[in-house]
Amino acid sequence: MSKLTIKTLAKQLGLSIATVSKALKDSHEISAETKKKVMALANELNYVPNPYASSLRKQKSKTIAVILPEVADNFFSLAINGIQAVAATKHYHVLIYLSHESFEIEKNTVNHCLSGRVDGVLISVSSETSDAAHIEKLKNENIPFVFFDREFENFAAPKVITNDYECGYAAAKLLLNKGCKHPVFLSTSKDLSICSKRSAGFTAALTEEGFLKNQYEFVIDCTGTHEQIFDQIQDLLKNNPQIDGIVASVERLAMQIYMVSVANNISIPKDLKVVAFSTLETAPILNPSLTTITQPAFEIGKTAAEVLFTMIEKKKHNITADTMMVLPSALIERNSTLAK
Amino acid sequence: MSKLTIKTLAKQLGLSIATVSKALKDSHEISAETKKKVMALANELNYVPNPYASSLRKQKSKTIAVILPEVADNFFSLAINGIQAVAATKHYHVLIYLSHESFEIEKNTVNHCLSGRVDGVLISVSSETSDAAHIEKLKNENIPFVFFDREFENFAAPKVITNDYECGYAAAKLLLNKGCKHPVFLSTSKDLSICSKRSAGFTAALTEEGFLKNQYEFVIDCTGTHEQIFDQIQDLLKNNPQIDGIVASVERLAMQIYMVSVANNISIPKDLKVVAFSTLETAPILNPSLTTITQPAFEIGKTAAEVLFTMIEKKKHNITADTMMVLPSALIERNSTLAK
DNA sequence: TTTATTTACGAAACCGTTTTCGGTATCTGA
DNA sequence: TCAGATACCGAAAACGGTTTCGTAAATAAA
Repeated sequence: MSKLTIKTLAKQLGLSIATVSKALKDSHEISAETKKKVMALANELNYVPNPYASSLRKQKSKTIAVILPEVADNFFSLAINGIQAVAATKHYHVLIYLSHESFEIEKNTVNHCLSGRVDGVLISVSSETSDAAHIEKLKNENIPFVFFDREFENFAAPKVITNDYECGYAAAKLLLNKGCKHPVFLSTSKDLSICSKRSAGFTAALTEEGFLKNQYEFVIDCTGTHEQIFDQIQDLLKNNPQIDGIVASVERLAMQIYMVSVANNISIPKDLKVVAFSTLETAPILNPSLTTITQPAFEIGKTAAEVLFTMIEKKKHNITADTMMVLPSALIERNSTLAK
Repeated sequence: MSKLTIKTLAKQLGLSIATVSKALKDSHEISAETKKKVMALANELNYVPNPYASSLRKQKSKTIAVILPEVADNFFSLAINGIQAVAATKHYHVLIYLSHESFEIEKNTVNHCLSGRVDGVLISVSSETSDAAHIEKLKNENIPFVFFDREFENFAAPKVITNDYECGYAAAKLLLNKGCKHPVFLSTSKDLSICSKRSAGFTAALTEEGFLKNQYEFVIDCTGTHEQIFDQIQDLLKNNPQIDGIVASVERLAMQIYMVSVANNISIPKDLKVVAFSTLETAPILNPSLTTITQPAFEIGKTAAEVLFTMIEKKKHNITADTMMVLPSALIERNSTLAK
């Protein structure tokens, strides 16, 4: 059975394809009866127009790309939800690309976005990317894009992020208030905007409280597979028994801290207090319940998409290159930071 | 600056567009020198072909659709990862659609897939769908598709799932072995294949052990928002204090069981033992650690994608309509089912 | 030398829409 | 009655690639 195209409809109705095309989009230059007949047949045969032909002709694809490091992280799952929510209302399609924290992959997929396949892109950069040349291309080609969560610092572009610095600061303050004498910050990558800002806030609070810069290393890098992270944290805590507080800069670090604590009989919060940047739904029912700095993940995705669509639709009015929206996170105290 | 098309390249090289097109795909009918020159210019100008023009002509899109109920569930996040992993190696693009458990939405997006936008679709049906007419259309239009996880029973199509029945059976056995006298199964939807199979296994084990069918209600439906689920579980446990074991058919039910237990001072596992179908990474560090039936989520996504691609590429050789791959889940005992 | 074959390239059709630009009828007003 | 609107519709040119087919030149076979 042959493909169902406009031509089929036209032939069956004894009309030209131009007329059918116009009738289907309710053009004013087509009579009411004709429209009705066309619509009826289209519905009956379940005609759905070929998107590629349409995109080719109209030079717009009705689809956006979402480029992100991973999807296993709860934050990104929620963000996708937010993005999808607004895309659906706009009748847009969303392509998902995973960089797996690889700069190479990210660069390639961004490059693919130059083809006209998408009308816009939402991107959360990988932890490896310290070069913005690929993003620059998007800009040059005039393809709307917006950073969400993980942005590129000192790069003028629309961004929707959370108040990372303040939260790092608040996390440090909390640990100190709860009696920590030797808190550390677990980072994942210095190149990552969220990590550097969170750790900057953390460091600021500590120096403010009289912790000398070189008394000890505040900020520790921690990366790799789950197992590698586990080992790094275990070594860290074994070699530095004085550490009594940890801020986990991302979700998966928090998980491993807990794993290490059960494996080594470290009691949280007695021996070690922990606060994590995380959107884990299970935080309240962990053992012990986990103090989190909870990012508004869904909202970040949602507003990022909204910003993108206004750029796409309005040809970037209102939105300037340095538009930055900051959605605050919430510090939720639970038992992992209980003053013992 | 005007669009960079094949025509631009052709003009600059003094060649025809046909030659350039063939050179770019390393056709044998183009000389080596010409190819080299074309490639060089293409790289220099960063030419990337318009996918829509190509798709239109070739009648294939190099993209697949993934339709799933939600992405917040850890299972689906992992599955997407698996799907993406194989799609990336095939240089395919993946469109994500969320049905939010709505049959109407699912039907519409499946319908859109008839347009030629995608070469194949992976689908995990919503909990509302009890009618397969929309899927039937895919079949009629000869568009390859495969069910993953949530399939449509008695509908002949390739499926990759897990051993739900056996796991339901094993869950019941475990609870009985641990001393439960009154275990129940928390379902979400009778229409859902995974729920009905899991509960069937559960019920089978109970009747096998002499539990009379109408002694009490084994299987309880539980649906709605997080808050509604919380209330339903709370009411259930309050009104039926004899209940001493629960099987959560999906992840989000387990979460609410824990929430209810802390809110009502119900001690797990002393008062209530719980086992959950879940891929939660935090299961080992919950309070108490949660006994789970862990589905191979990544692998399910991965093999579903692989099956789909063999259908797409080989024109469905080897794969028959009733191909069904069963990847077993793992029952991992933890403290939530400790014999008190 | 003639014929057949291969090599390297270009002209043009085609994929399925959208959109411009006319072109008939019919209708309006003077 | 006739010029000018207006309402409806169709022919044809795009959009940017791919692919078939033809052809000229070079090479091989006879």
